[in-house]
Amino acid sequence: MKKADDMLDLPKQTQAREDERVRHRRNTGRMTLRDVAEHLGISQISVSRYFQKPERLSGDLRERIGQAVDELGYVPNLVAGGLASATSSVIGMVIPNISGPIFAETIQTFSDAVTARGYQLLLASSYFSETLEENAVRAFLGWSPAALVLTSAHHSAATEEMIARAHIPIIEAWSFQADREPIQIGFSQADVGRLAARHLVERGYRRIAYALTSVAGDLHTLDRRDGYIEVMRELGREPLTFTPNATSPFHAGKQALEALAKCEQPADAIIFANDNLAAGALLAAPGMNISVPGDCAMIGFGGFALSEMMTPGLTSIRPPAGTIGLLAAERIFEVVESETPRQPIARDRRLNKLACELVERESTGWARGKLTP
Amino acid sequence: MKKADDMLDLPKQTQAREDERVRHRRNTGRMTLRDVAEHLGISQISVSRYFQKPERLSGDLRERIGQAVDELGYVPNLVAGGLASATSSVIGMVIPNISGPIFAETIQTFSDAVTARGYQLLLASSYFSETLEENAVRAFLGWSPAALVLTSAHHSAATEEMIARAHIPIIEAWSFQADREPIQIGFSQADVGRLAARHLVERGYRRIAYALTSVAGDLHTLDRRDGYIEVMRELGREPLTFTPNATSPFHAGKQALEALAKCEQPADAIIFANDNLAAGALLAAPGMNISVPGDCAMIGFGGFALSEMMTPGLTSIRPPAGTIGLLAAERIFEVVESETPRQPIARDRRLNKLACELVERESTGWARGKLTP
DNA sequence: TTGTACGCGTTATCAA
DNA sequence: TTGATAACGCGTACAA
Repeated sequence: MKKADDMLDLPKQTQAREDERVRHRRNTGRMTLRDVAEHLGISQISVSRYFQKPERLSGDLRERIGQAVDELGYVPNLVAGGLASATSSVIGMVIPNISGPIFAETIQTFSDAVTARGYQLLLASSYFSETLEENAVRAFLGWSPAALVLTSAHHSAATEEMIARAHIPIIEAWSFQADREPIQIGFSQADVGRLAARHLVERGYRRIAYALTSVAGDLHTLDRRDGYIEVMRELGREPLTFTPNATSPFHAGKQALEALAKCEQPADAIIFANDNLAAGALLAAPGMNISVPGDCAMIGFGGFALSEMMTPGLTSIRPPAGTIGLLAAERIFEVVESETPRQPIARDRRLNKLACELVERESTGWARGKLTP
Repeated sequence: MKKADDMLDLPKQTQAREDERVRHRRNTGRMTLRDVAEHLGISQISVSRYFQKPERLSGDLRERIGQAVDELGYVPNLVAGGLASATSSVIGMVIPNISGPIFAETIQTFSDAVTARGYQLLLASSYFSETLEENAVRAFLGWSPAALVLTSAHHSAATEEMIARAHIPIIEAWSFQADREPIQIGFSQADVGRLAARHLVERGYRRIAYALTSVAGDLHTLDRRDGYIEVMRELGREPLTFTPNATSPFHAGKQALEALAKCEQPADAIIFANDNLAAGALLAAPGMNISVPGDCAMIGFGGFALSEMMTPGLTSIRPPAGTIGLLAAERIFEVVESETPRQPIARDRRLNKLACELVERESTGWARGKLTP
């Protein structure tokens, strides 16, 4: 009853407009800027400014709006805002996987950094598949993201074209690749292979082998292997590699150990593509009568938690995973929030190329190195 | 010159409209449905249908549009589509953390499931903070998501209000809580505590203690502890708990072992809040002259990879992390794609309440159990 | 400091 | 099967 009375009190025009609005309205049921504005008897744009440029509002109005927003439980519609402004506060990230031990830390630091700045993170896994990556990139670009983070530099042609056309900062994180247009943040995979090989050479190992993973599409491990091969060639030694076919990394590591250390000319040191492989080999060694590092030294990659829990401790090369995520976010903020968005800021190679850390433990002859100088 | 000539050839009205369009147009530079439609000389709505309801297009037109889309590299603007349809293809997930060993698998399976169905995942970490969760929920709701996944059931008042008003499926994953409006998918934390306690009782341990974490806000561990206390009380035994203050979980586990096993009436079995704590204790035990499980048995939670790598192997209760993510996605699809969205489908408690698996290893007297029956 | 008018690119509705 | 038109909710441009 009261409602009807209210409506009768309205001027004729207003009522007609109301009617029309109700008739044509697509019932979303959602509260809008307009509702908040009408509640206060002000214009929508002021409410909009409350969220966007609060400093341009008088203190009084700001307070009244804040109160109304809280009271009504208004939640800004970012979809509408994104359409109106043609830029949105989402940032997309496509990464090989989330739950593996390798990328999780990068995702975490990146997610926290962008969230703290008021962005939302769109995340998808590619599993090293260019097709899955392409699908994710296409979908993410549909949201007019503020930026896009991809992993490394191997994309499909369609992906390359999409990121070339998108006028937003594109970051290729994890592997540092020279001569790419997108901003690179990461480390050199080949350097990891070189570092591991040189470490074993220094420790006095003679026949140094490299064990790959069975994961198809992970080109990073191939790059690391190439670094190892390069060092071997420089020293006039014969590179020796093995590719397991077991899908379980622990089992694959055991396979590699069998193949490389139980042959005619057994390796006395093995570089594993990652810590899980190395751990599998380390655990299988006693059962194969192989002492570590006495008969065979081992070095992994990744700096997984388990590497320090093993007995003997597993020497591992630790990538700057957390730093990569942080730096990626930093670079995005620099570009997005710069006055001249066409001039990317810190593309300087030296600033974005990071180093890995070799964490030495017993598995590469921490003790033995001292005994046989 | 040519351009000017062309314009002169245009009918007066059309030219005026063009001028106006150029004048008022905000240069987004982005290719639109309209561009594709004009390229083909058809209406935009047909191009829209190509993406939304291709079966309603004649085969000929469908093919022509497909070709034009590929050729022009058109990427649909999901922001505009979201505004027009008031529903979007994003799904939000707020989870305590990404990089920890606990939730990663749930995120991964959930992400893969929703991505496979054409949704995009918005992800944020709460670190068990109700404020961070609230911020993420507010931002995510701004995108009119198709659904929202939260972790467990402890939210701020504002969050509760927002999810009550949002007319979308809300899922509380991980902990199964009775009598909540949002769809619950997960397991009972208290059951985990009970399971661990009963297992140790069955194995013949007398003084069973519980070691908590130092992570503030993780209420799940308290629920597990309560299950343990309940079992102790039922058996007329005295519960014994300890809360470490070390921030490193490995160190905290060592602390707990010192406090619980080096006192007047030492515990002969400890339930740890998670596997990392247990691993820290397990590693520290030899240095403290404590044999495991001879002097003190240990059981963890999480089923982390390291639990099977330790010597002795660590008994652990493994949560159904992957299943939770999959099931959450399934339930969302059921609701979203059902004809009658107001009637959620599989809220049946029995379908969504999952069990944890106790993986027994040497640390709870795998051998000793047989020796002392 | 505050307000008015309109377009952002798509989909819902109605019409042919 | 295809098209014309208006609406989604907000931000930009400009005016007061």
